[in-house]
Amino acid sequence: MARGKVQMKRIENPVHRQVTFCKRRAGLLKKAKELSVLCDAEIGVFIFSPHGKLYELATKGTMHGLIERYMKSNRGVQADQAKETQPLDMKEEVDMLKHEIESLQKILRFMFGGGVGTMTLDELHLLEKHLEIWIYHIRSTKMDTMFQEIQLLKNKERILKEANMYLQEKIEGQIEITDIAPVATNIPYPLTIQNEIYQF
Amino acid sequence: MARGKVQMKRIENPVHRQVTFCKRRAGLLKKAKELSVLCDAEIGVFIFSPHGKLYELATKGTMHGLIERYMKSNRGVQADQAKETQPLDMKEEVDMLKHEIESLQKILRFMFGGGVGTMTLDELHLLEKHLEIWIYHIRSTKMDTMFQEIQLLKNKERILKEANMYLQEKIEGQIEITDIAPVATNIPYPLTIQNEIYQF
DNA sequence: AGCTATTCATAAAA
DNA sequence: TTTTTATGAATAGCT
Repeated sequence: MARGKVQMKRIENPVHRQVTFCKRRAGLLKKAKELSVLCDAEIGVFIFSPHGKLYELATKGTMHGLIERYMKSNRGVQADQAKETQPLDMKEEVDMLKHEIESLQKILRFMFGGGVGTMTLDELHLLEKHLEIWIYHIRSTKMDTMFQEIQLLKNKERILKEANMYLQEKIEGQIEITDIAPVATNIPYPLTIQNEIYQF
Repeated sequence: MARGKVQMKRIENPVHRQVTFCKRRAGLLKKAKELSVLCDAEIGVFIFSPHGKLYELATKGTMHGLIERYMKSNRGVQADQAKETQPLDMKEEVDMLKHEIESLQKILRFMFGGGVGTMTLDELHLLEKHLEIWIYHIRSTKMDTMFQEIQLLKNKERILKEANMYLQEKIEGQIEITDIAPVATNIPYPLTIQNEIYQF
C-alpha cells in the first residue's frame, strides 16, 4: 500500500511474504481490537501462518467461549463435541515426544549428513526403516483424510437423494392431478453428483 | 482516522457507533482476506455485533474446519492447563521437548519445501512419492556399498591365500634342507594379516 | 449510501 | 524482526 500498489495475489518472494505476514498480522489484530472497543463487539480471530503456527485474538473472554457462542449462533452443529480429546498421561506424552524427536533427528542427520553417499551400511538401514515409518504415517493421514471426505460426501448424497425423492413425489403428484405435461418427469433419477473424490 | 483522530473507547453515540461498526467490519474482513491471499495464511474471523448478530469469514474452507484445526492446535495448551497438578519439572520437560520438536519440524518443513503438519492430500501424495524415491536411492546405495565391500573382501582373501601359500612353500623347503628346527614351523596356519580392513 | 480531509497502514529498504 | 520513509488505504465527519 505504500511505495507501490500491491497485487492481490500470493507474494512469491518468501522474505517479502514473511515480512508482510508479520506486519499485516499485527495490523489485522489491531484493527480487530479497535473494532471491538469502539463498537462494543465481540471478536475472535485466528490466523494460521503458512507454516502452521497459530496466532489468535479473542476480545471479551476466551477463544473457547467465543467458539461456543459461534456454535450456538450457527445452529447446533453437534459432531464436534465428540472430538474432545482427553489429556494423555504426562509420562506417555513425554515418551511420545521423545520418540518423535528421535525420529526427526535421525531424518535430519540423514539430510545434513551429506545425503546417502556418506552413510554407513548400518545408518542406511536405520534411515530406510525411518522413511518406511514416515511413509506409513503419511499413508495413515491420507487414509484418515479420505475417510472423512467420503463420510462427508455420503452424507451429502443421502441428503440429495432424499431431496430428489421428495421432488419426484411432488412431480408425480402433479401428474396425477393434471396429466398434461408428462415430459416434466423426464428427469434422471436419482440425480447424481459428479465430484473428484475418487481421483486419488 | 480522518477528520479528527478517534479515541480508543466505545463510541457512545449509537448512530455513529453503528456506522463505524459497518465500515470497520468491512475493513477488517477485507484485511483478513488480503492477508490470507498475500501470505498464504488460513484465517478465521467472527464478529458479534453488540446486538448479537454474527458476521464471519473463513478463508480456505469452512469455519468449522478452522475451528477443528484451532482445537487441534490448542490441544497442547489445554492439556497443559489440565496437567497443572503434576510436578512442575514434568511440565517443563514437556515444554522443552515440544519446543525441540517444533524446531526440528521447522527444519524438516524447509527441507520438504512445505508444511508437513498442514499438508493437503495432494501434498501428502507428493511427499510419499519423494520418500519412496529416497528409499529407492538408499537401497541402491546400500546395494552398491555391499557389493563393493564384497569385492574388497574377495580381493583381500585372494591376497592372503597367495601369501600363505608362498610362506608354506618356503617353510617346507627349509624343512627339506635342514630338518633341524621343526619348532620354527610352529607357526599358525593359515597366516593372517592384522590390518584395518575389517573396521568398516 | 457517497465524499473528502486526514489519519493509518504498510511496501521497500536498511 | 524492527525502524524508517514515502505512499497507498481506510475512514470520521458531513451530506
